[in-house]
Amino acid sequence: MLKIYNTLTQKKEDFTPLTPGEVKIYNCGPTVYGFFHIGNARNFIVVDIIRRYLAFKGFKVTLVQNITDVDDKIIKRAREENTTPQVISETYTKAYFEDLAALSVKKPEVNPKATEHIKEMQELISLLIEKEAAYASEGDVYLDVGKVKDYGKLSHKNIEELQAGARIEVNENKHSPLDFVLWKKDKNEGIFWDSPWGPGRPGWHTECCVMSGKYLQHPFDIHSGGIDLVFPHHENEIAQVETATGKKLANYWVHNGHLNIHGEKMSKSLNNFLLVRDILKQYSANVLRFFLLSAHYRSPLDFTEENVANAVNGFTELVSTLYRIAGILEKPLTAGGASDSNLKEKEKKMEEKFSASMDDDFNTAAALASLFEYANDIKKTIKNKDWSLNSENRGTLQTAGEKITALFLVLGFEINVEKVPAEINALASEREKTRITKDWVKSDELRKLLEEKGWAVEDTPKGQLLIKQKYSL
RNA sequence: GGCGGCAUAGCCAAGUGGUAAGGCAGCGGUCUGCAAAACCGCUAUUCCUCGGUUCAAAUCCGAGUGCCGCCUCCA
Repeated sequence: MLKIYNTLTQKKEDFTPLTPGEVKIYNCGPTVYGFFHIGNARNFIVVDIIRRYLAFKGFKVTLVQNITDVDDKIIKRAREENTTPQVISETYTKAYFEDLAALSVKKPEVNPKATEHIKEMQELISLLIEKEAAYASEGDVYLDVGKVKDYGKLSHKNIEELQAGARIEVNENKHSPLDFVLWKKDKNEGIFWDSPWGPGRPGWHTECCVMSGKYLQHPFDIHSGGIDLVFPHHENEIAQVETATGKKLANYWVHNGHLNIHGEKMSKSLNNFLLVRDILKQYSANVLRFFLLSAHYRSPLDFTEENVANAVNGFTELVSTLYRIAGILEKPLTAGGASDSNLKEKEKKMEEKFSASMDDDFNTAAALASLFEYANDIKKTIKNKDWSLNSENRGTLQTAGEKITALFLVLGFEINVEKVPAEINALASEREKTRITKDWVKSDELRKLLEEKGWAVEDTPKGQLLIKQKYSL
């Protein structure tokens, strides 16, 4: 039984979808005012894992991830670059899709844009006004938080405390400092729409309400996002939708922890942002993903050179097992020898542990451990003197490789074990000859040359094995 | 000030009542012409501190300390 930690109840709960066999997920996507950084990537990858695992379990998954293409930050950026908000949002929407693809994140089923849902947003706002839960004030429209039932239930705050802790609001259009804006009056920012309350643009929060309702219907199963979105963004989504429709917004609220850099939160002022585009020049998508999955998604995770190097080594270890298997499978079959049923049992155990781990609130760190244990079982088996490559063992070994590859894919690792190129094979055979004539100098030269070309060569009782190196994973 | 979270070996990290997974790094060994490869073994009597509950606690309760997040845009 899959369990998911729900921010709303602060408990791990059994996951039961509203429609058997189907899961509907809404994840808060990017505001397209710049390239996204690895902290954003953590969220996208966490959601990618969730949807991949749910699909692996047999659910039909629909993921909606919005694109916020009208926003203060976009307008600001446009001013700075002396261009229009539209140019900025188009540029970075394109970049967003490119970066997602580069990270091997599966494309969401729907990527709705805020600017394409203005009419629906206005309808929602009108409905809230009709219900006297919202009010127009000097061209702005605000939600009256005092009219919202259970405001604060997601972030576990209460209105009195919020009011006590609220900073001084300079905005005199609001009745209460906690009220939040649904519609912003146009201030000549180059992007606006006509509305019953005058020209303006939507405030934050409203777009997600409209788009999740349009593509998934309220209520839907899982709403996700970064931990920092709990308040006020998700709280305010709940406030709008549940007040307007009387329906629950979503059943499970999933929030991932932040990615820090050297123990600090990433921020522009500290200038410690790492853009996905830049980091991918240094580390592969797989390595980056392995690093992110090495901790539970709700824990904070620290990006340091040491920690990422750790991930590089660990991931290499796993992948090299696949190369080892592929290399062995290339060898000629031997007749006879004992069959190995032990490995099949280990395989079953590994699959059980993998699923049990993932079922426990997507515990990827524990799931990876099951793969490591199994990889060790395989290597141990191959190494065993009594083990031979007879046809039965060959089949078991091949299946073992396929299992790992399949579970890799569930975690989003897209590994294609590369066939040893002809050039490399030629060098390896040449080296084999030098070894027969015991020309160790030449032999070591060839080994070095192979390493320079990205292939480690290993001498085993069964002949040379070629293993691809980490820097080219 | 309010709310929430976290504290497990040199590092990363799982584990929420039954006697400390896994990875990285390190050390010793086997194999090997050699090997940074592979394999075998070792590396936390103990889970921030102090109390309490229990036959039994890293796990539950209380107090304390430290770190972090949110309360304002933020994945």
